[in-house]
Amino acid sequence: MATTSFSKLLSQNPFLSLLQNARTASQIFQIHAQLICRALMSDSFVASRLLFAACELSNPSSIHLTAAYAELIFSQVHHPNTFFWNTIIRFHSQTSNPLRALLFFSQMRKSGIFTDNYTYPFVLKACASMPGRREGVVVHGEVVKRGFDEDLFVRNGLISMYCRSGDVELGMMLFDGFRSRDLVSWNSMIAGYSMCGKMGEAQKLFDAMPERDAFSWAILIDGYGKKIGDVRRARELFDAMPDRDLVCWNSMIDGYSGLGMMGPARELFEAMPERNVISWSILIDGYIRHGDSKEALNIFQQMLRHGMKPDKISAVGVISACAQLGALDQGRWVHFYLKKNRILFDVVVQTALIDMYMKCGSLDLARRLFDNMRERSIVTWNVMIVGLGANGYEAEAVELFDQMEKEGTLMDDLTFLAVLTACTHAGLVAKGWEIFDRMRSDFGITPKAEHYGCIVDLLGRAGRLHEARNVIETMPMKPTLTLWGSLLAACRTHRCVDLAEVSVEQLKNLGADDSGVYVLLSNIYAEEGMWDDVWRIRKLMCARGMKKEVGRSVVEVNGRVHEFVNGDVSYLEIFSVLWSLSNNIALT
DNA sequence: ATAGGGTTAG
Repeated sequence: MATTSFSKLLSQNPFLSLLQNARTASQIFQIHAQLICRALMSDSFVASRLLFAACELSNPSSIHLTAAYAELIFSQVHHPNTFFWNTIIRFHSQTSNPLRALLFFSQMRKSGIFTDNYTYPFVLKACASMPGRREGVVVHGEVVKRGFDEDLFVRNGLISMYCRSGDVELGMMLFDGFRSRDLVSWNSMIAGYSMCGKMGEAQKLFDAMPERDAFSWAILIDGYGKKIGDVRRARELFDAMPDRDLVCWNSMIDGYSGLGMMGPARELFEAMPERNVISWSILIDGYIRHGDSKEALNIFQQMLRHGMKPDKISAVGVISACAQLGALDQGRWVHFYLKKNRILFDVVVQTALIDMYMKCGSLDLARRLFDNMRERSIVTWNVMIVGLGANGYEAEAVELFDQMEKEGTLMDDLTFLAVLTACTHAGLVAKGWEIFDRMRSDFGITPKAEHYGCIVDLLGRAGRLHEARNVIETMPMKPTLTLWGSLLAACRTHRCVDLAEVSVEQLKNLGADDSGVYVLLSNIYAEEGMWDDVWRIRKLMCARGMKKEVGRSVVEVNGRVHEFVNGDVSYLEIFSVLWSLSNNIALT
């Protein structure tokens, strides 16, 4: 659309300038209503501007709302023009709904609407976020046929598409073939190399490029830090760069926290000039991933005190911290907070909540959420199966698995791990064996070492020790330490000294020096009254300087999380916990 | 073209 005709249209239709200045959803809704009243929605140009304005307003936490709204507008337009289609494709490709974007693209072509050089960059972006699918190549062919590959915007889209679908070399060929390049071309290429960990190539391009902006630095810092764990090099770049922006700080902090270096991560976090939700999420997530969920909750409280509003992604972090700590009160609070602030849940948030309720033993709350979900992912089902199994409802876990099969829901290796674990737990030997047996043939999923582990456990617990040993010895991959370990454990319950010794021998061959193995073996000897052997093992352990792991436990009372470490006991704290517990009981 | 999210036994 040429600018002259646009300004002409603008003067003809007062709604267009209103739309351009609209800053809130309600302004847009009002204009929309007026357009409908005056039967102006059939004008596809006006409708396009409406959609465009709505898309500009969309932010990550209200995307569902806008997506539904975008489709509503779409359904009201009689003859959408190219600009309208482009806008809706752009919207879906930018809001991580590539499938929908491609669907609209194919509809666009089917209805014979002309595609232009603005259509393709967004289509390519959608292709890029669905690696493994070959649509991108087809689109590439079309782009070349139409001569759009001369357009820098389209060309950069092609580079990025190939880099993201794992074909960096092809991206580089296109890049080399360019007569002209801009900063985005260079940055896309560097991002491509950095994404697959080829930091040498990325660095070479970075050194060769005529000018750099904050993107270029951020891509490199992120690549060194997170992709290859060279946090020192990342820090060198971070210190060297001229104008650090928020993204660079965040990338650097994430680099540290990815390696568990929470000290430096925290230091940078405290030192940064400004923080956004992402900075807080990175820190929270870092603490969770490295086993300090309690500190993660502290950071979350601080975040609230600083007046920073959590969004759905930081909420997921807090919810999983609560899950790990069994902090039901705080988990419920976050759930309530999200509802109150109308932060829309997506599948991930709901799944995290289900997991949290399961881990806190609130099966009914978990179940209610699950039943009301309009869309479930593989992970959602897995979380449910794991949770039911872990809470002693193994039959229900298996039932859910059967339901998945009936409905044709996609499954993955973890689904099988979850259901097999449930079978093991409940001693459902026949059912477990059947599922394991059909895994590859009926579901096309190759059993991994963990699945063999489950089966060994299943057989071992049922006392079928020789079958278990047979599974270990005939499995296609090298048996892991845990496999022999679980056989050893089974040997203890079923008092089979022969096989126990075989297992220990194998464990030693595999280089185990886990004190647990020896404790277990010495217990087996002790139970059989073989005291000489017991002492032999004890001496061996002392000689190697082994100790038992320190026990620790965590409990939440009145929203506070207390951690107790074995041997390092604060009686005052225990007392106060007991006191508040007894108060709670008295109240209810 | 750059930064943050959910599932694994005892």
